[in-house]
Order: sequence, then structure tokens, then C-alpha cells
Amino acid sequence: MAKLTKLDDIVSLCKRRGFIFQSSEIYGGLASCYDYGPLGVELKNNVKKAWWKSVVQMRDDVVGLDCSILMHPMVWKSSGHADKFADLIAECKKCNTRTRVDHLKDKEDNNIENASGQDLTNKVCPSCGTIGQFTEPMPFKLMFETQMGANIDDSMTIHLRPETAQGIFANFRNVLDSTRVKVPFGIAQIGKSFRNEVTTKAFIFRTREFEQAELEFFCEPGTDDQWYEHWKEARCKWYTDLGMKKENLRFRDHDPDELAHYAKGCVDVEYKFPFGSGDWQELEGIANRTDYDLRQHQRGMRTLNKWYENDRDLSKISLIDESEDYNKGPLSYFDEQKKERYIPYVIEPSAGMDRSTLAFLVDAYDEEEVRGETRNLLRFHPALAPTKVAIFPLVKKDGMPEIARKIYDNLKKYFNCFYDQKGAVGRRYRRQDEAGTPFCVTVDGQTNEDNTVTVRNRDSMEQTRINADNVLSYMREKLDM
RNA sequence: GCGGGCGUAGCUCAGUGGUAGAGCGUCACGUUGCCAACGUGAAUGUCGUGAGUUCGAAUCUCAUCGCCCGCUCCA
Repeated sequence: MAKLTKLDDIVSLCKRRGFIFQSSEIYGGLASCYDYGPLGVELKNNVKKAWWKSVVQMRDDVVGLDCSILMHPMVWKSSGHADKFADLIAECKKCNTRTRVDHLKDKEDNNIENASGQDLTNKVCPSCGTIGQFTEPMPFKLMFETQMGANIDDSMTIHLRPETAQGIFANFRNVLDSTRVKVPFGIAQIGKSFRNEVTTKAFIFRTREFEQAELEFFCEPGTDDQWYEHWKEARCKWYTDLGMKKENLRFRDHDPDELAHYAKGCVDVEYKFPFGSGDWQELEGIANRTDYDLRQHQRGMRTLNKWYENDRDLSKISLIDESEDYNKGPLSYFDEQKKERYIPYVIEPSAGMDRSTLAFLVDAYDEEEVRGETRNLLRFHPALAPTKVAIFPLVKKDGMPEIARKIYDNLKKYFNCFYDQKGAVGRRYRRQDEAGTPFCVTVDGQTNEDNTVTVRNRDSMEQTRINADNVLSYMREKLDM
């Protein structure tokens, strides 16, 4: 079975069928930015809907949220992004390799402790081994900056969020106070995030503007391991339930040295993308973030005045130490049954919606030989298919278009449908195959006699006759919608 | 940011200094009674962009933008 083997094939398919276009293409494109076309926006919306249904709608213990992208600067001080997203990078003058200054190691035989981290004279280039031949360290701003306020004198530099998670932590108290939730419970959100990645990569796989679906699941310390396992399983099942092939999915546990300093554990759900090297690439990360974030925000809340006093300059301040009774702080939770307060632990499944959309697209792609011709099709799960049903008159006469149109007008109230009366019906079928439409309904000569129509299945190409009045109920059952 | 490759119609590509091309797709008309049928016709090009060399540039040179592969980076 010939499949998409190169990224170029995927890009070409995406453009040809209107899934994904390069942003600002008429102006030569803007690096790392992509637009979703008519089929793409339906597909991606369906992926997001499926996530929301699984993570929020179908659960009694998760509520939703939609935070603003712009947040108070202190959010990023507390989260650590303001400091860590401003790394210094130095370039080796010899081989032009850029390395983060804090990753540079001292020359080994130099026993003298080098007090200054900024002194690069004894640092070794990890690429070519040259010592001390670096450019001045240059700051990398990994967060997007923007100005809030039209009046330049009064405007404030703020950041576009680099992750949706912090908006959830910042609203932890609000949700607790307004929704009667009890630990264990989760808060879910889907939304755009922005990161000035040093290198973008592979089509929409790593872009600077991207969409995340994140869940912060709050649980009692001590139960975190079991919830971690629970979400690992639940999230993996989500992909396979939506038709993604098991052999293209795997878990990869992070090595201890790869873990963020606050994380107790982290596992990636990876998909075997057909990129050049055929590498496994991350779709989603599931992390045990412990009580780090809520505790950090408690410190941040206590630091607010210091920020005002220091000209609202994040670089001039550091977070105030944690209070001894932090467990009873403003972001703590009171357990009614145990009559005790604690800071909940957090399990965070964080999925990339653009990556998932691409993976579902690639995974659904298929080519098969039918009567010496190649049939291209996208075997989307019905929940993900951009169009659910296409309705055709077999030919454009004998009242068939009118009947087909009537069926279409009724069905489109319930799901995305497509009407087409042009050209040979075989071509229309194949066209829908390429868009991944699960069913085609065709009105033919017999419809006038006994009010039946044919339903053609995308995957098997088989046809069934059903009564025209039952099309809606038939589709609802088959599509499970 | 480094190294390599690439950029011509919606897509795949041919065209290496002398009139801008093919296949597929798209559209129209006719035909067509179930799987990319057939006939006729049509539309679609800043040859990525900008400069330069030249009588003349898709073609040569430089710059720039974008994409792919490999480094580097990925809190």
C-alpha cells in the first residue's frame, strides 16, 4: 500500500484539497505560520470537539475554561517563563554553532571555580571543542512581546501566553469558588499559544503560533501517581478510539535529566510521522507537575507589591520566599471530609491540536487499486470527517436533483453535508473519498418508484438501498451523532 | 544561525540565454442510469521577490523571502 512517505506529499495533499495553506502565501509566505482551509478548519474543529467531548463533556470531574491570551506579567514571573524564556545564547566564532550559555561547560582541566557565569573565556564549544571563542551572549526572547495600551507613554509590555496552563492555575480559585467542584477535579482549556522557537520544524509540526488542548487535573497529594496512570491510559485511548492506528502510537517516558525541575514524571504520546527520518514525534505530553505551579503563584501573589515598587520591571525582582504555612495559602484546597488544607497535585495532559490534526490526516490517508486505477481516500473516523454525508442525484434530470436537494436541505440541519449534481457519479464518489466523507446518498430512477435511495460507504464502496425517509435516522446511527 | 537541496499553472513536473509548456485537476456545453467514462470548448502564470549582467534572462550573478533535509535549539 503506497502511502504518504514524505512531508512534501503531505504538504501537497493539504494544499490541493484545501486543508492547510501557507500563511500570507501571496506575499511569499510568513515563516512558520499556516492557515487552515475549508476542509482543514472542519477537521481541526472536529479534533477539538472530540477532545472536549472526551475530556469535559463525558466526565463529571472536569470543567472547561477559556482564558485570555494576554495575562498579567507576574503570571510569567511566577511560572518561571519570564526568567527561563530569556536565555542567553552565544555563538562559537569558529563553527557558528549557537549554544545556550548555561549549557556551556568549563574546560575540564581548569580547577578554578568560575564564579561568573558570564565569563566565557574558559567555556568549551560543544560542537567543535574550541575554547573561549564566543560572541557576546545575546538574549533570546522565547516569549512574544506586545504592547498593551494605545498611548505609547502609558503602554505596558506584556507577553502572549506561551502555554494555556497558567491561565488555568490563575483561575483555580475562581473555579473552586463558583462551581462546587471537589478535588479530584480538572479544568480544561483549548486555545492558542505562542513561542519564539529557536527553530521551527516540519510544516505545522512545530510552529510559533499553535493551539493547545490542556487539562490540569487537581488531586490529593499521594493519589497523583494513580491519576497519572489514569490519564496516560485515557489519553492514549482517545487517539485510538478516533481511529489512529495503534502501531503508529507509543509512549515515551522522559529520562530523569530531561524532566523539568518541578515534574515528578512525564511521558510523551508519540506518533510515527512520515517525516524524512521516519521519527517518532510528540503529540502530547502528560506530566505530573506536583504542587509546583499553585505554590509558585502563591509566592507571586505575595510579590506583587515588589513589582510595583520596582517600576513594574520583572527583571529587577525575584519571587518572595514561600511562607511556612503555604499549605494554608490562598490557592490551597480545604478537604471537607479530612478537615485539612493542602495544595493539590496536578496531572497535566497537554495535547497539540495542530499536531494531532496533522497526525489524524496522515494516519487516515490511504491509496488502493480499484480496477487498475488508484483510489485516494482519507479514512477519517466519522467524528473527524469534515463532511459527513454527500448527496447526489444520479443524473441531472427526471426530477432527481429536486429530490436530492430536499434530502440535502433536511440533513444539513444536523451535520455537515455536501450537495453535488455535476458530472459522472463515479467521479463525485471519488472526490468525496479524497475529502474523507464517510457516506454518499444517491437519488436514482428507482427513487421515484419506491422512495428508496442508495447509500454508498466510503471504505468498502458498497451500496445499500434504504428508504429516503430514513436517511436521517440511518446516518445518525452510522455516524453515532 | 550554520551546511546542503529546492522554488515555473491549483497539484506533479518539463523547459539551461531567443515566442511560457505537458499531464492531472478546475469550469462550460453535450452525452452519460453507480465508481476518477467520452466528445467539444474554456479559463488560469508577478517563472517566489528585488536588483545586476546582456540586444535579449525562467535560464547567468548578487541579495532577499519561503519550503525541505541535516546540525544547533526545543524552558
